Amino acid sequence: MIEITPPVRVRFAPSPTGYLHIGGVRTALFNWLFARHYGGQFILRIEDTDEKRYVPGAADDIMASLRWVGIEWDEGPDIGGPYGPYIQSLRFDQGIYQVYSAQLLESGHAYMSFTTEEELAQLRADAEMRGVKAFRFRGLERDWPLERQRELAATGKPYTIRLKTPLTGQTTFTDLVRGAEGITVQNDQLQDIVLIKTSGMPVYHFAHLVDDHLMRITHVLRAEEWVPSTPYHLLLYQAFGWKPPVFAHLPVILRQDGKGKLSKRKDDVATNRFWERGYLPEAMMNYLALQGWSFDDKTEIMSRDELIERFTIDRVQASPARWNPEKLRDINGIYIRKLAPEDLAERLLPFLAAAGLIGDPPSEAERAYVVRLVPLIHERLEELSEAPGLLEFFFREPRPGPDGYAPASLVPRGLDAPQTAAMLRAAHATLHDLELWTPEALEVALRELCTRLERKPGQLFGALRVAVSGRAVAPPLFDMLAALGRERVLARLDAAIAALG
RNA sequence: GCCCCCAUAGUCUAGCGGCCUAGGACGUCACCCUUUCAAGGUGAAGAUCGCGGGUUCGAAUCCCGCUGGGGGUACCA
Repeated sequence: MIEITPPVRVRFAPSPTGYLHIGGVRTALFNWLFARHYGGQFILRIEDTDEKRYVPGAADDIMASLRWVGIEWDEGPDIGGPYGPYIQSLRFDQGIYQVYSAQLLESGHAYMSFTTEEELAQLRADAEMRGVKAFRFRGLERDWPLERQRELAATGKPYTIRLKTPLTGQTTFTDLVRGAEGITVQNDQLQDIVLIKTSGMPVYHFAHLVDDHLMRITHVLRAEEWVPSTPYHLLLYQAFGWKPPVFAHLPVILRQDGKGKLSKRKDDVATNRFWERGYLPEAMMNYLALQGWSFDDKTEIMSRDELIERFTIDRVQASPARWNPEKLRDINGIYIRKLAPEDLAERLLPFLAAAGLIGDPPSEAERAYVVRLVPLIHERLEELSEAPGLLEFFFREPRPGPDGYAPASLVPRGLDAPQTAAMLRAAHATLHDLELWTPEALEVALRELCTRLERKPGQLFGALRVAVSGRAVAPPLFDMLAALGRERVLARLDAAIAALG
């Protein structure tokens, strides 16, 4: 067991190649929880060294996604900090990486490689033809004196800078998640990876490491896909003579069908899609915390503060988690039910406005009406986006007929159309004369009517529900009638009676 | 192919040598509540702890092998 000793500094370092997906948020969340738990700092750094895949605006989207779930950083591109800048392209402009690659060249831990991508591809193909099991590239320049490398470079021939990896021996690193023995890799399995591209831009392996060191990062919590490249990173730390951070590789999140890890392309996992669909950030944080981590054998619903208090690395799972939208939905429903009605109403307004049921911005009257309606659907909601569908008939008239509900759906089991019409006429009369228009008064009156007409409650209530809402499944009848108001109820009854012929 | 990691019900997960006749949750199915749908309550089905060997008085828990799954194998991160 490796002890965690404060101070602790961790970071989340996404590359702006598109929106942030759920897996990325999970990694950020674990870093953030770790930092908060140990009273350390959480740093956000943008790794935009890939000019080809750079997507303008992606960094802003990533930051918006993180803020949405409730993750804030102590140092970052937008707020600065003592170790800035926090965007790699800006650091490149300052010449930071160039200084350190020169240092490695000088010390002989790296070399200029003049093999082009095309030549390398050819070498690989040839090796495969010859039946070489595993092609491991090492440039011949690795044995050249630095002077000779420089001379060739001076002629203008493009080159990359590669790490000179040892041919023998082994490299071991410990991992907080994967046991104390650590992970060992034979050095002959490595190859001389590119550190600096021909463009002069550093590659991830190099840039992140220089930055982590300069930014005093103590713990690196990152996804499992980085395990295979960690030996290179360790070798790099050794080459610089720097103390490596403590590593913890988090389990990947697998796709719902278990076939491969979550991907932006194939799965609907863009973080910003979840706010559009009506997920609560607090529910999202709770669910994500459970992807690869657990507190005990029964506690699942935990607030932000509880998560911070309870999050420890030793309880992070080594085996992959699987994306489970059903579970997320369930947790979202739990959080929705915990909301105060006014709070829920407030969160519902944008969805109702987007559906065109209320104005944008909503008027005071609309706002008040939504507050009035919220209790009717509160515990029936698992996504906020379901609200417009559930509340639509409070804003629009349900019409019997081809464009609306089927008149036949008015007719309850055991009755025919004329009988139903008669029953609804009786209900109309009762409601018309009712003095107090409250759920309680409505219930008393309508139950009396059932007895008088010798109809089962289910028959009357069912027909009324359809007449008034246009659907067989709706919120509780008496609350619905009360919220709709007498005028609209009577008008809808008239329409239903007419439709029954 | 090669390297690395992982392995408890359909899914997530508890378990770190005896508290396990394997606990919790999602999902599924019943029943109760009930005017529908939910929510809530009760209960059920579902795991020979992937398989095979060891170690031990005793293994889901430790070791080895196999199998399966996943990750990596770029001048992407």
